[in-house]
Amino acid sequence: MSETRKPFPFDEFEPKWQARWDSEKTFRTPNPGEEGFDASKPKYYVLDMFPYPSGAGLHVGHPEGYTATDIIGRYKRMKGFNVLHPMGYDSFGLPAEQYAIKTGQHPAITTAANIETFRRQLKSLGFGYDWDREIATTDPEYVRWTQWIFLEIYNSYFCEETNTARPVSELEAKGWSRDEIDNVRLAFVADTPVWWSPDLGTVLANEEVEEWKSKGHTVERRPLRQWMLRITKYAQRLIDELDTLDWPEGIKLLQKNWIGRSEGAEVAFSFLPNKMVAAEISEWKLVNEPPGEPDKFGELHIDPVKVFTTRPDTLYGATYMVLAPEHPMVGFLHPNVWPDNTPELWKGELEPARVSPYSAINAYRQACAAKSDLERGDLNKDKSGVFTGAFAVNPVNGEKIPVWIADYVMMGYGTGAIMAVPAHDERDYEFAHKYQIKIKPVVAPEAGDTFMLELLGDSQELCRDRDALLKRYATKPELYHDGLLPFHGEGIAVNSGFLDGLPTKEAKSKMIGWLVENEKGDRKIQFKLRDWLFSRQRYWGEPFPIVWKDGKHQAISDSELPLLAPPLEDYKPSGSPEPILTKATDWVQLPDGSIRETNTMPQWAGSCWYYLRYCDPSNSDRFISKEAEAYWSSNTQSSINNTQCGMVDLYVGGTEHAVLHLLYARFWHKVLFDLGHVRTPEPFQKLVNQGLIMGEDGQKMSKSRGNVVNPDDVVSAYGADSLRLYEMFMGPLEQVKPWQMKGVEGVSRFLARVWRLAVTEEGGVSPKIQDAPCSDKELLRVVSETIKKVGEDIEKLSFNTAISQMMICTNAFTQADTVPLAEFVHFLKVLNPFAPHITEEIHSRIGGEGLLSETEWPTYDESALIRTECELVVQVNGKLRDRIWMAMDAPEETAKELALASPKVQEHIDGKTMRKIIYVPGKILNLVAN
RNA sequence: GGCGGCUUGGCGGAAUGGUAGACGCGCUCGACUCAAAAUCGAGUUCCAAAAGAGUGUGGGUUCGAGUCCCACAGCCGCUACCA
Repeated sequence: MSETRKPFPFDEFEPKWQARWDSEKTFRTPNPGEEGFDASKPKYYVLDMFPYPSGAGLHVGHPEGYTATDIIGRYKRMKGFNVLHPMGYDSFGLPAEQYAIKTGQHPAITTAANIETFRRQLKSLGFGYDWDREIATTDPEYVRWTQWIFLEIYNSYFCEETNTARPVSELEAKGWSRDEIDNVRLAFVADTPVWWSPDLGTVLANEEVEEWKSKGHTVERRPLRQWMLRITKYAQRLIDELDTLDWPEGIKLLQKNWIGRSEGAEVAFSFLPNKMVAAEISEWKLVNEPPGEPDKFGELHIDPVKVFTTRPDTLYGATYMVLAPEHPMVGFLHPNVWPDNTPELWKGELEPARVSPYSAINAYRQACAAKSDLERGDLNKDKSGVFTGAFAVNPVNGEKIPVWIADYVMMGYGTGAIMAVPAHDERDYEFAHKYQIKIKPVVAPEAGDTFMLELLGDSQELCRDRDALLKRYATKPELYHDGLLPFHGEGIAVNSGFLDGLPTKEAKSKMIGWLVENEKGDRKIQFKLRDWLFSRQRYWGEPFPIVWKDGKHQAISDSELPLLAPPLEDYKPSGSPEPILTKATDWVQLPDGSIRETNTMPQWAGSCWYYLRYCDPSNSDRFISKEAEAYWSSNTQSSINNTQCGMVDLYVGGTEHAVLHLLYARFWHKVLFDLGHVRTPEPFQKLVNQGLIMGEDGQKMSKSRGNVVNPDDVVSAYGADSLRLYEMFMGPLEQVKPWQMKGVEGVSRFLARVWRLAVTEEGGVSPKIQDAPCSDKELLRVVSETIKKVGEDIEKLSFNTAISQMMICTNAFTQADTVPLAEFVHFLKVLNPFAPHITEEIHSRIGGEGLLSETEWPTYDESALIRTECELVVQVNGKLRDRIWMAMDAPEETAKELALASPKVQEHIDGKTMRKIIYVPGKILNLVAN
């Protein structure tokens, strides 16, 4: 390939300016108390989601968000803010460790090399970061404070009275025992079913499972002892405080749905005592671990099982009960011959064949255990389950209802048991339909529903005659397919005893009242959010600052931090769930007989608080000094209310972190807030998600499709400024948009036009640039307009329209006979945040002194914007008929006269009567006639 | 299935309820050149043009709707038996 001639010598001046910004620390931001700190400046904290430094280097998605924040940061600096705009690396992670296993290189070495590449690439794009604040989550000094924060969490409990975290030392003072305290810590150990990958040698978070499976790794479910963080205690606050954040509504909703609050009731169902004969008892014992012995009469009394429901008003319609296959109570239940006290209701309705033998129950449980959640989900069209033979009692009406186990009920949500109301729940309906279980409508939709009207007959039948209803229903199975059943909406309670006639809302609260009164249940708020599985078994993560002594965990002292993982020869997973660090026997075993915790923290740990560390990155006494925390938390503006909520003014990153990272970071921040370490209740006031950049073919960029654009290639062909400008010109920041190499050429041409305005072929100053006052009013107006609009557009993050305005301005300069120097410099300043290199270069070539990056944002004269004449659009009945030049502030009478004088207008109003005239000065005159 | 987003020329995209298509790409023509590239200038929603039509579809509100309201369709993303 021949050397292509470059329209301007970006390859020479871009590295030059980058070197200068670097050596002069142009974008260094002093902290309070440091040299150069100006307390009169307001702070502005603009943050990027820091990258995981993969071996592949930057992709074009990175510079999209990074350029946006860089423009904001540079603009705010020019507007007189003390701008914090840092960058770092989320450098722990499984891929680095996998790579280490493959190559035999220590992950620290490969990670350092990757960071080196990222830093070079970031610098080649001219981002104005304060490089003195650069951090990596793997730095020992960073690890130290990650571990310190973990210990703060470990040493806290959640106080229900104050709804905040508090130190466990308070409980010690109250005389709580060691075990009692361990039960309430925000960081605790639990046996829990987790995703375990034998060949990766670690457990995986739910959301990681798919990814690693697709790479060919095996993943299985097994119960393991794990560290958990009690994020569920913060569920309500994590929902409520979203309201004060300037986040996209969609992201707020995603978080709300993830946390998944539902209101309802917990209802206790007791079981019929079953009599067992000796033979049954021994058979039952073979397959279960009985919690107790049947009494001397052979009766086993089973504790009541609680279910959660959002529809307590449908309790009368609960015709069976389902336990999750993993439900601990399943082991307590046992199929039986008919209980002696089988109510008349059930006699003859259940065939003996439908009563499952023990073996069937266990086979079913084992089959479910082998299935992953995903597989269960895939099969969700075909419900399955087995009848246990046991019966529970519907607490509200005393009816005996059969107890089934089925995998459509999940152990992980609610109590792992449900009351099934087939008439008003699709899943229950489907199941009941398949297994011929009774369906009993108890909610009538509002008037107008054909099914219900039909069932109601003379409008009273349903309530009085249940059997008639059921018979009638049995003859009409097609009603389900008509979408009439199950009816899961709100309506009027029927066939429900004391609830009859009440609308759903009132029925709910009346039923809850009844449950409370009769001690059968209680109001309950249930969340989908589960406690955060916080431990991993791999090597490349922060070790827990915990040791075990006599079977109890305890924190190591702060002075021992950072606790670093020892070097290992071999990170290869053993295939057993033992953490890799277990291999470092010397490290694990302490002289006093205690042993170190060998789990490590997940990658999220480091990213949970990095925005805090940026504020005071080299502090060795605290994770962030009080002063730095106070200053960088100040003055955040909320557009929603006047209370300041978040610390970071603007946070830009991809939607992939909409839930996990952003939820985890909010959780840690709130704990730190409760403990008095930070003063804002939230970390990120304003959040913006950049849209995905697709390949030129409109598909997601991927190696296998071969449509990946490497930013390095774009920089070498067109320069960093062109890449920056193009990524901002593609379209709205938040939108998904396809890459077009032709578009890069377009913005490159624009920059070349700017270049040629001021610089001659030989490199001298163009004679067109004249250091004289601007006599061209129209040109002055365009420049002023540009200063105004670009500033406004930057504030709105509407970069594409800002660039378009600068193109208009450039075209105006090009067309003008001379370019007044002062106006041109204004233009350069406006363009500078977008294309910092070329503007610095031109500025210095035309004799500008100092760095353009350090100048102030230009101002403009309002009067220059005022237009005296305008083109008034004349419409007849809303359709454009003519345009008339006239004075901007002409009175309606004048406008009307001029309009009526137009032949084009006359043509359309001829013979019609004028009904109305709408006049918007400077814009439009609409003549309504007929 | 649920939730969210999107739908405007050949393409990326502009439009406080007030001239639809700014700006850019592409294309056409012209200038410069021996020639090409680059550059500069003119043009470019559709229809040969006048008239007219036109922002996914169908309704509505309004003097006036891409924009607001109702219904529907298509595409994209997330989530998924959450009781």
